[in-house]
Amino acid sequence: MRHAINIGELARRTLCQVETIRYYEREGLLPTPARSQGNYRQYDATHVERLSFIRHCRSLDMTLAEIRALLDFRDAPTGDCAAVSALLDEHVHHVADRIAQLRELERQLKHLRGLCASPGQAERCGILKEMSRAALGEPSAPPAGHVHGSHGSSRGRRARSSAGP
Amino acid sequence: MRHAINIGELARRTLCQVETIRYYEREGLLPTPARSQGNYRQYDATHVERLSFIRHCRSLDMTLAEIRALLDFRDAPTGDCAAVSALLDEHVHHVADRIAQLRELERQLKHLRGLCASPGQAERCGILKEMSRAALGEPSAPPAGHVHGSHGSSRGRRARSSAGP
DNA sequence: TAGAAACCCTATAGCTACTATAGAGTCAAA
DNA sequence: TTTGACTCTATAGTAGCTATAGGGTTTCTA
Repeated sequence: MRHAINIGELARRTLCQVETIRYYEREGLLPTPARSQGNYRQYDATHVERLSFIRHCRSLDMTLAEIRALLDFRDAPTGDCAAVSALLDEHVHHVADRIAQLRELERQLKHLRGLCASPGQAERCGILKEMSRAALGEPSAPPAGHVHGSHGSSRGRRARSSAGP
Repeated sequence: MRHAINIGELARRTLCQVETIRYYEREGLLPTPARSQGNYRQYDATHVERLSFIRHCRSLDMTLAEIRALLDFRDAPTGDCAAVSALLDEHVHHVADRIAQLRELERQLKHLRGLCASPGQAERCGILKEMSRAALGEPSAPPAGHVHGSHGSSRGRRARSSAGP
């Protein structure tokens, strides 16, 4: 194999964690690579490209299942790519839905925040009062849909730690 | 205990799953309730209110850690509620961040979608081509911050199954 | 040539906020 | 009495990683 690289180098080139690469392999997104005499994984340019593609899809917030579907289309280039467009359409739809949900959330949170303009004792706190009241009033329907909430997605905070200049 | 209710009734009144109630108890958000002779959990109005508060916070996309903090303030009403406002401020900030991220995401996805106006063969698909190209070009930085992506948050789809009219 | 540092391996457990299952016990009505 | 609805505990699963333990390999330096 020409220009074989180890997993660490692949990680550096794709700005992806080593553990994540092994995880993708287990999940079948990356093919099982050749091994060196010492049992090290050996990658080449095709792996760099494929993993970059995967990470790019992830940066567009696609699930691994969606990415798997896209990779299948790439791997079978004779197929009709209408499904690719459909997949993207659906994903765009999910994102738009989530934006609408978060906007409404933002509105509610700002209203709530306005109830405690001057900090005082917690027992008189308008925020806590309103949250208790509102809780008992409406049955608190959490947002539906497949778009995440306002937490998590910590990818990118530490995921860059393996990348040096 | 007056008007003691079982876990199923508490679930119905708060539109919360039974398993979720037990989970909140394990996590320390709900106090360990009294037990009947048959070892059934016995709840009263205070539990209904507290759980409703928790669910309302969850519907505002707060994490359990944030909710725990709010509950601590409620439970210690002599404290200063400035921290409550601060918590809310931070949460609003996270939500706003996530909205901005998703908007950018939406823009990119729509651009990508536009590359395959007419469905053809996957090997000529402009979407797949562009994604490979873009992947190798920029190092695919995933969105940072603590707001979730466009998937998940399936709460609300099946969470209502215990709720009757 | 020895040893240390840097790298790699597998396997397993942890994270969030639940959800689902197994296998058993309790309670009320027919 | 027996059926059915309800409840109990304990455990495992979900997504997409991340972290750890406990080892082996390769490379650099003294």
